[in-house]
Amino acid sequence: MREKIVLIDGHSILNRAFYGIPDLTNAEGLHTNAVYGFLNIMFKILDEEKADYLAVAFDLKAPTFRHKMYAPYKGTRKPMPQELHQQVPLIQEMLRAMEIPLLMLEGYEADDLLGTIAKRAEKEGLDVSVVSGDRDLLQLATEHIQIRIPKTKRTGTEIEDYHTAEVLEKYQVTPPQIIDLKALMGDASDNIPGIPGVGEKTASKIISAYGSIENAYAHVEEIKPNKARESLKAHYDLAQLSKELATINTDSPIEFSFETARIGELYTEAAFTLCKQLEFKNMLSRFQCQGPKNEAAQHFQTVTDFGQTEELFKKAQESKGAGFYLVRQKGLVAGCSLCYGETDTYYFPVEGFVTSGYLKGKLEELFAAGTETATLDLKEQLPYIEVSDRTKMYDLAIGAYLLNPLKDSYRYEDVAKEQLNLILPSETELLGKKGFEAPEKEESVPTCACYLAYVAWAARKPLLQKLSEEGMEALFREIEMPLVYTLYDMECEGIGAESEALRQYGEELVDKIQELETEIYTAAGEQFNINSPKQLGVILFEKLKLPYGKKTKTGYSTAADVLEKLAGDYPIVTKILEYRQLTKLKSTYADGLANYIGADGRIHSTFNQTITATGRISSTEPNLQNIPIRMELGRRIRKVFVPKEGCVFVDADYSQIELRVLAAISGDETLIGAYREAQDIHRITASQVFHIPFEEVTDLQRRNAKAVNFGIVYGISSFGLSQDLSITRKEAAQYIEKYFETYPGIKKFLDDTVENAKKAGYVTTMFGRRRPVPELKSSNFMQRSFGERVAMNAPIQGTAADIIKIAMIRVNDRLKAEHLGSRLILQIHDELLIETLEDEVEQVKQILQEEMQGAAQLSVKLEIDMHTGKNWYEAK
DNA sequence: GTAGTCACG
DNA sequence: ACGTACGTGACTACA
Repeated sequence: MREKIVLIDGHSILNRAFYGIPDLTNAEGLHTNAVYGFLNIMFKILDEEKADYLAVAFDLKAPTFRHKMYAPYKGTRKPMPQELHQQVPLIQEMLRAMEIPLLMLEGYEADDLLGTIAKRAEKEGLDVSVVSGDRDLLQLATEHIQIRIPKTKRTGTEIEDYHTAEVLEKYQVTPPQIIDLKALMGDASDNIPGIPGVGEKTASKIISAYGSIENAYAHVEEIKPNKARESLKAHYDLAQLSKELATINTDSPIEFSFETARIGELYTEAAFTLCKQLEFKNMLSRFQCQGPKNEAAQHFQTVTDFGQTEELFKKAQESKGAGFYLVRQKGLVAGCSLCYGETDTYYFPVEGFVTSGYLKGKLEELFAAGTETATLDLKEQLPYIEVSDRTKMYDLAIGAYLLNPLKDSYRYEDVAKEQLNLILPSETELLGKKGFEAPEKEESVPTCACYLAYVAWAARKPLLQKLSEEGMEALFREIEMPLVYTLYDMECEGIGAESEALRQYGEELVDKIQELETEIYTAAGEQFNINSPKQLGVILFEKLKLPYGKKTKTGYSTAADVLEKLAGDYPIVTKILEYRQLTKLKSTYADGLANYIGADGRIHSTFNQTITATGRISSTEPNLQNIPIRMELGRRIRKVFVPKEGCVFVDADYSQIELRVLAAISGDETLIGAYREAQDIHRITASQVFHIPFEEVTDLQRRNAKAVNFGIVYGISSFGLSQDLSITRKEAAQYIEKYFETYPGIKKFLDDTVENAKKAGYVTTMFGRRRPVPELKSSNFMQRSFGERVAMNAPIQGTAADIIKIAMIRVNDRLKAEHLGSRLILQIHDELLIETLEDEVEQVKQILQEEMQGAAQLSVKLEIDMHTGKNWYEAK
């Protein structure tokens, strides 16, 4: 059995991965997509080849012998965008961590080193795989040297393999003749000149006929076409130079011993740590070891003794404060962890005298004593504990979210990494997929619970410090922490939903859907799955030959905006649009919502506080923030949402809160003035922008002005506006220009905001909330433009989010403080819904008016619209 | 698990 | 020249 060596062309594969995989960034803002893709390709190859040796070659910056031969030579390194450049040291560090040798030699390119080692290995009797994205390497192919070219596709990585035979088959030349081919054709990326007027086809013909440029030159008079003949005559010396440049040096003076390249334990602790830092979560499964053991875990103790438990809680109370975490299983408390001081961390399982009620009592004593306490995911623990002094309680997941709202997770291992520089095993790693609810390893429950309490307590100080440095302490203490309890209250209340009415509504839809389905099949001439964009695209744009508009990555776009343009001319398209609308209502709303109606006849959604980049909350399982309203048919769903006996709904929504916020923070006097003098802001905008009297503004002008107002809030671009209004980009640009002439303060604000964001790397809201905008540094135009729009939008959307959060807290608190039976049950970004006792309607309206309007003092008045009704449909 | 689509502010 | 409006979540198809 021959031994095998895999040689990887480092830069080439890194490049492939970079361009083949969408941008990825870890919490520190490091770009990681190329490293991730590189490792995936490397692991794939190692998994399928039972290789014995592995090495990776890289170019160095220094000029090579080719530059001495030919000054304009660029070498294989193309100018790299900084996002890629940044990743070169990362992959090298990772490879070193895996104890894989890096081949680098001043004056030589990676190709030369790969060629050299490949030949040496072949001579030693090894099989060789050279992995590269660069076809130049094909010249090395032999019986025993295989060139492997990975292609990153959407579906995964596919690899093209070349031994001598495959090169012959594909290029009709032998591997060494690949050099001659390149010498004739040239190579723009390397600045290898080639000879003018000869492209790939001609070069291939000439070399397969004559074998080499030297022999071709010897028979130059026979060469056709004429252009190629004359060119070769005139530039033969150039071709010879090109040949030399294109020839891989297989005799480079690189020191290399096969033993250092023998594949050992790749999954080392160091590599594990790096994978964690780069957030390559699904790569961690390759690592057998659980990573480095950290100091903290050595002090974890499980305590079941009653007396000792008493003692430890007493000590916690006497100390400066404590971290805790309640472990729940099947809706019951299964145990509790506690951490105080530097390292004291305990887990108390519910057992014997230590009952869940006892633990609840001990924690509440701790809170009542005024002890500073910290945890993660407080809202999820509130069903089991009452917090008497809310000012002493910190949810660090929320704190971590404020420091960087762009992350997708704020679990303890994330907080530990960020705040404590500690790499910890995650809950999933310790307990399996289901976590505490159904732990795969029962013995890890105490460890995991201890980590939670430990991280909460240890990270509290640095986290508060950072929040304070970044001006977000008040936001944290006065808005986000109090909001936890408000959201918890809302979740507990839920909203009444009539399942029978919902079922009936669904029934109605079914009939109409079936009718449409039949009509669509008839029009199409066959049955197909209308819900499949792929099948639908084929029917519409291939079978029926409708003119297609946009294309997606995978085929024709069948999105509503595309179909709407065709609806006038093709009845089938109208039917499809209607079918889509109805099936959406049926699946997501009629059937979807029915699954969430609880035994109490109410739907209890979850409100997430750490999801959005801008500071809004989100709603899940089900999402109650996207219940239909724009179309009448959909809107009717709102009739199934009803208040309980003796109640009505009072719904209050801010009137154009985002535009008012923009007016206020930009300080634009004209827009502020407009809000002072008129109710209809879009009409007055039209009047001011188009210089016409208020009364003479046409509906079209008002509509356009409204679209521009929206556009401004979204981070205006002429393209976006033109799409929305179905006008040309030029016209859209003119609208925007006129708008900015009318409101120069807005323009200045937006320009300044983007400029500051580019310097600082983030934008802020009126209340200090931050949103980092790393896209502004991107070398990609698209990304950068996105960053600019985000920088314009986030302060506006975010400030509005801050304001309604303040209003929610105050409304909720007042309802309780004034001993009312009415309850806040929903927030939909600029709207609050109160389930109101019939005889409290006036009082509730008063509270909403005062607290929503008074939530912030802006130079523009905040106004709200209110409606009451016996269901949500009527209350809007 | 990702892509496409569509519901909301 | 590049190719888009900002922010979400749920459902279906399909690899």
